Amino acid sequence: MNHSQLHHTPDATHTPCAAHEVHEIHGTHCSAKDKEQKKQATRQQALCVSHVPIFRSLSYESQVQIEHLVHHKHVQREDVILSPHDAKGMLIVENGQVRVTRYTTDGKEHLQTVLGSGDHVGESWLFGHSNDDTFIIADKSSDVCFITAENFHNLLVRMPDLSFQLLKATVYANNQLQRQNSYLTRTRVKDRVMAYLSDLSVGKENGIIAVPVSWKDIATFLGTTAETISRTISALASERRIEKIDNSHYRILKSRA
Amino acid sequence: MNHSQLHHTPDATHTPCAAHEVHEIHGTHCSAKDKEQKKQATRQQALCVSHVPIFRSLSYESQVQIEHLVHHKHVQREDVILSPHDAKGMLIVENGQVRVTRYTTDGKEHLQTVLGSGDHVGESWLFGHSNDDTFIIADKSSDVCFITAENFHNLLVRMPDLSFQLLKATVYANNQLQRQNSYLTRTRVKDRVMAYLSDLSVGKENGIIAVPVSWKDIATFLGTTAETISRTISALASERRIEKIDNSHYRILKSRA
DNA sequence: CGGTTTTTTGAAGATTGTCAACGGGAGTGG
DNA sequence: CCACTCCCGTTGACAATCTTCAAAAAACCG
Repeated sequence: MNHSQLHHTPDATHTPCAAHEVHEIHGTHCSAKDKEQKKQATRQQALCVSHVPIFRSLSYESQVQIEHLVHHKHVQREDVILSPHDAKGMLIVENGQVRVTRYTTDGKEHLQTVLGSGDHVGESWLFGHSNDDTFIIADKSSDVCFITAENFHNLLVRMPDLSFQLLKATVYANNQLQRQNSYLTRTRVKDRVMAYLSDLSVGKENGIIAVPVSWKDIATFLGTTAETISRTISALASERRIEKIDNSHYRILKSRA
Repeated sequence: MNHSQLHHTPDATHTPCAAHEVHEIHGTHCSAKDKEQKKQATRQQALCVSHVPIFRSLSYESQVQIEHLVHHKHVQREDVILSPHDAKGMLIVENGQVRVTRYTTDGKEHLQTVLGSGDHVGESWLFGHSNDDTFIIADKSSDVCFITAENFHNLLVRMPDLSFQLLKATVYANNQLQRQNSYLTRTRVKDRVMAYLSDLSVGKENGIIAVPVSWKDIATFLGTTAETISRTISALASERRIEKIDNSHYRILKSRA
């Protein structure tokens, strides 16, 4: 089953949009401003693949070659982009935002990750793994492109540097998953939430974080419920471990728990 | 923070030891018999790297080249092979078994994964990620080898096929993590355990599984405690969802929960 | 066999999920 | 601008689940 979530390569040397945000639910994605710049660039070059970190370092010829294999698609909010057992391949978010979810047998939606511009998902489908339970759904109006497993696999074999770039991205995704695991293996929800918030705050000098998605989504991400998240946040606030700024911003007061 | 767990490439075309076991805590590793064969092979060729799936498809010359960069080490049970902030690089298990663990701030050991022959860990360290909390400890008397990040990185750049092989392995590892996440995000421990056991049983025609490690380790893997695992297993047995064969073998009666 | 570790079991208390109700904010349409 | 709806977050109460601590039983290892 399943697939992989991908994000910006964390240590790419010259990605225009900063990518050192630490593992959020989000694949770290670019600021609105960056997106604007990219959008304009697209219009000029007409190369969607140039947005994508793993392709950016390839030669222009290679990029043109890849562009020919790509299927573009514009999707609206809540459109189902991919269902289990659909055609296999890799999905790339040109711009916008999509959610990768899994439905449990009791019908609940479990958020796996949210992808932003330049993020991609489906590496594992390139290697023959099947998708039994993963849906990809547009979070907002977005442009996405799709490369079939077969085509992409051929690319990988023919373009060594692409393997390296994709490896880098996959290793990064791996880190994110590892990190999520480190939250989830804590038995206390309070510990999970605190660890999650602490990680969100690394690199922000004032310790202020913007909560990226709804409580409900964070809840499924952390293996609990929205109500428990709500209560836990209150508890953390009254323990002076975090401080509420407004509805979506918090300051993290003690990183180490 | 972290590293990556690696396993056999799942769909390698000609790995001598079958590798389609689905994600256990273990990296899928070879049977004792296979290990024996490998051991002998080593003695003859003196090439440790030939054991390792990601190196096996490379030319003999490449393998010799790699072998020169490798540091070998024999370790006893409970030896600490690597601590946080040690030299970075990739660790490969030639034969034996090692455990990758993380220590929480309250001093508890959290098992991340168990690696068997041919498995490797540390891809993320090759890309500059630091290791703040991961220990690698010998589970039994083992032979391991180590390649420094710098050396390995050079290899990757010089040997395109190696990137592809490592990508394959990393994507597979990614799947394992994804899978572990899918267990952990269930709120009920019973669901986590059942999903875990079900996955262990896929591919076994009789549904009989061998529990790979102690309850305690499975407990930390699934974000709970040994006592709860014990009780949960009993409950599942009395619900006729699993059946105890002996102390380390169970038959899974209903895969779908 | 003796010593050590792991598993099982019990009981108590804490944590968490569930169900239900309420309030506020965003968006819609009049 | 207001009424309305819908969704999300909050809060309360209760039941279920889980952790913890302790102790006994079983399995493991040399």
